[in-house]
Amino acid sequence: MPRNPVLSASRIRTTALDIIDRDGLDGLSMRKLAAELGVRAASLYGHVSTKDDLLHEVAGEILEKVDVSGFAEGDWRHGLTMCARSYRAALAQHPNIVPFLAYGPAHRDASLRRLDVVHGALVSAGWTRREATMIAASLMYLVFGAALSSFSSGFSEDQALYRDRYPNLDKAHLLPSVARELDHDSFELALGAFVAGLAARAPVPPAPTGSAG
Amino acid sequence: MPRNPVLSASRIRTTALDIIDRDGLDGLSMRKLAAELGVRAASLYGHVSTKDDLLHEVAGEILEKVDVSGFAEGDWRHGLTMCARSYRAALAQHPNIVPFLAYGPAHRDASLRRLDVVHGALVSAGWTRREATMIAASLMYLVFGAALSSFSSGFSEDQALYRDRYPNLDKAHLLPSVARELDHDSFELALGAFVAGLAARAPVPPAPTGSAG
DNA sequence: CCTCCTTACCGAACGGCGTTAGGTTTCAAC
DNA sequence: GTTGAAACCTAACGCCGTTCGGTAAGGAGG
Repeated sequence: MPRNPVLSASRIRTTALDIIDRDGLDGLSMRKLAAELGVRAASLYGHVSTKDDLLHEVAGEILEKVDVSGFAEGDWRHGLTMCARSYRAALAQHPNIVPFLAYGPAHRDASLRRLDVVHGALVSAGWTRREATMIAASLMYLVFGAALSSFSSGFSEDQALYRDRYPNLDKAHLLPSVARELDHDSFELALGAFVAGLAARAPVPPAPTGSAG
Repeated sequence: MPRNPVLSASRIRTTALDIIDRDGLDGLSMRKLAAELGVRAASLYGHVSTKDDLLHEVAGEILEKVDVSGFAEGDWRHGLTMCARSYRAALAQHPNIVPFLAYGPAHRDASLRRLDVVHGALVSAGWTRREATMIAASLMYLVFGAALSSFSSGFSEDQALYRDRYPNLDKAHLLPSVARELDHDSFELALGAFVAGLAARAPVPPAPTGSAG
């Protein structure tokens, strides 16, 4: 090596994600990223092929944290719930990159591997393949919708702004200070209601151990 | 007027949305938009204050088409379902702008007015204000998630690409040719299951006309 | 008719963007 | 001591959103 390299692919990814978390997706530029790394923009291209590629790598790193092991225990309701929670938790840690993550989830390996597990588990539980696909899709809707259109970054601190125009919304629980908790509870409500509604039309379980009628 | 104006705010909005629909959100630039209108970029700024502002106007126009009149009939389940379908339909017509729409739904007047109606109807139906807020949020999750992470623009036409790597996903119904229908059915499944699951924990209805016990 | 003034568009430019081509420095290996 | 490649650099290209100062058109007032 000429001198100890200042850059590495992983340090670039980490710093890029830091900037995204701090300044938003639009706040990330190759020049700013380079500056933050003590380097000029051109130097990044020795480690990263493209900005878009860098974003995909960062995205992949985030998605790797999604845990679908909840399906191993055999109960699809539990698996679905755990997977959704894990997915949302992973996205909620980096809300600014969610719009990028959401575009074409089926193009990312980390996403497809997890989808594969979910799909397989649902089919094993007795759902048809088409149903399994639709359930997995529905779960994505919930998770990405919750991560994206979250209330946390929605409402103004100034309650009076809403009071006059939207009579039904003049409520203290719209304040950002409690919005985070509200987001969490809303997601749990949506997830719980969805899984319960799904269970009501569930297929006969394939009786994994005994044959209790 | 000097001569018949070539530009108007509404023509700019329409053309902008056309470009977004055709070339994506990143495909819209002020220069391209101007060219499409037979004009140079600088001329746009006599009618539009900013590109971001233009996008918000376009967003508002789309959201105006969301119909919440389904709540007028008194049954919150019906209202919720109709509203969600209308919302999704409005977004599905312009999928490329959804990432922009999704960011901060609570900052847009058209969005807040509809949210106000939904919230009021749910409270009238006996839900607490906090529950009403969470239900409305959940509905947003579903709608935006469905519009954003839709399968339609997800999978490759080449089935063989998936066959080896994701054994459970080697299914014909992942083909884009049927993905549109799959998206629709998945949304209906998610919506139906959610509303059904919600109904299972519904409050006692306030008996609007008679008092049948 | 001529002048004036507003309207509506245009040319040119600013700073910033992603990206590339072609240098320059540093250090290990022969 | 020379070679050579790795790691970073400067400079530039063509885009972007946006602004400033101009310029042509046509109605209003004399």
